[in-house]
Amino acid sequence: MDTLDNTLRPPVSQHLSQRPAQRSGEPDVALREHATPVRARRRQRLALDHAPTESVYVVRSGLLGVEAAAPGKPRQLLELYYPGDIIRRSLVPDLPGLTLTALNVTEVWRLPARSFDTLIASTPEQMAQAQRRLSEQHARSTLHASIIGALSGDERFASLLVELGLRLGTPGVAGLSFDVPLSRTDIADYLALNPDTLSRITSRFKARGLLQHARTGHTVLPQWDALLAATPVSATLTALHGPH
Amino acid sequence: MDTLDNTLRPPVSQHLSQRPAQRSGEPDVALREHATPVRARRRQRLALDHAPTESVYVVRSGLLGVEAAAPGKPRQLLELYYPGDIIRRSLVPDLPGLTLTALNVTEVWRLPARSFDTLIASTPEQMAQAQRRLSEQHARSTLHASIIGALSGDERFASLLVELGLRLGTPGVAGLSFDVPLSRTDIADYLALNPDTLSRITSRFKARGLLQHARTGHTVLPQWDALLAATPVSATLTALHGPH
DNA sequence: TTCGATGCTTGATCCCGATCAAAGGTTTCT
DNA sequence: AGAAACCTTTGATCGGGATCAAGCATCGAA
Repeated sequence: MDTLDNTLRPPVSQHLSQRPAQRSGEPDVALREHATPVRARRRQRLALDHAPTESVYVVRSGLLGVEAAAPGKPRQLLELYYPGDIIRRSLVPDLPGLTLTALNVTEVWRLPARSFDTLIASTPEQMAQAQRRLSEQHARSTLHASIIGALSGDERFASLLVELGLRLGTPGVAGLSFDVPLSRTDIADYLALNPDTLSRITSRFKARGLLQHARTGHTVLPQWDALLAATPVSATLTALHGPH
Repeated sequence: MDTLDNTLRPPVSQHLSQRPAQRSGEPDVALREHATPVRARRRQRLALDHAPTESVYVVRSGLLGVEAAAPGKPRQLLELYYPGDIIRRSLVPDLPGLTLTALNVTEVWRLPARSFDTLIASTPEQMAQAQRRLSEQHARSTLHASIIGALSGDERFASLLVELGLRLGTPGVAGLSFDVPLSRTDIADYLALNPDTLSRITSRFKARGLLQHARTGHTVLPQWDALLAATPVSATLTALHGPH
């Protein structure tokens, strides 16, 4: 299980790094015309209103998350949103302290839910594409529940590294590398661990050679295969987060 | 927190017990014409194929669940499906040992995903209804992740009791009562607890007067308010599982 | 009725991750 | 630059739930 082979299989093709916001080239010109581009900096909140004034956000770049914080409970990061994802209030349960937050510098398109729905319904392709995307997000949500519910701390962290590697990684000589869009607290809240425990896990991974911090906020994964072996859901993650 | 008041507030109106499969009266005649009614007994599996032969199931009565069982990991019940819910492979991640199982006697409508998609697209109302339903299921999935990730064993169990009470309960003199559609093992797997621990929690709830087992498989919740107070997400559960 | 299989309960023990505490390190604001 | 606030690491200790094991109840089959 602790196979320390140094086989450096570039796991994702080069195009992933310069991947456009939408993964397949589909016509979102209609959306763009009716949407307001919104730029958000790290920690900035976006309104997540209910039906009458409901907005739909389509992520263009960066990373966002929905968080909940019940009084007396640790903050929870419930879901992560990547470029192409669709965010709206009706997809999220009505938890105490619910907010939509930009986790790093992001750009989104915002439009009223009404407009979004009618625009999407105007062409079958757009409809099909939106449904595909929403299905994928549903599957990701369920996978996350599975990870939280069944895996150990180490496995959860490995799962996140695989996810981020697939989404953001660029292959290099030292391994797959990327800028981490989440703070350590964010990661802990997403994995349902506390920051102290996460810090220990991180140190363990560094000692095992699965992880390096080049500069601050920049992570290198030198042994992709060993990382995949460190989580029971690597295949599922690859299917959901890998190139389509 | 342990308010042992015996106020017996009938939490759900009478119609809930004899509630039809779809909660609001909408026209699913079109679906019914193209679907094959399928009856399943407890523990029976239903095919959950990928795209070319993908089926869509619409739950008519009973309770189903999607389960995963990675080798070396305990079985997990990832999601519960109630009457009106839509089940299809693309909504679920590709986890090892994935199966769709009837948890008690159920009836579903099965139809090819293709047919379902075109049927749904034929009228705006059906489209809107399906989207509403899928959004709700997404929200429930996220809520489940939140429960698994942030709550204690007692709170998780209380949450499930509230959910089942809202879905299946009929008010009576002794309190809200219903036949439990899940085995103890099912419940443990759904709440990410092990059966031993669940048994202890159950005993504790009985001792606190929150729970009674009238006959086998029949549960009475004598103190609805106290039960609601036992989970931080009671409001969220009521919003998602209560009468619409 | 007896047998076997399965599932539920309860006790004893263990372990992973939480919690508490203290000591650096970073970022941000003035 | 200096100070304050926040974040990260690491050690020591604690606790909730897992695990193991034994006893008991339930159920179906012959």
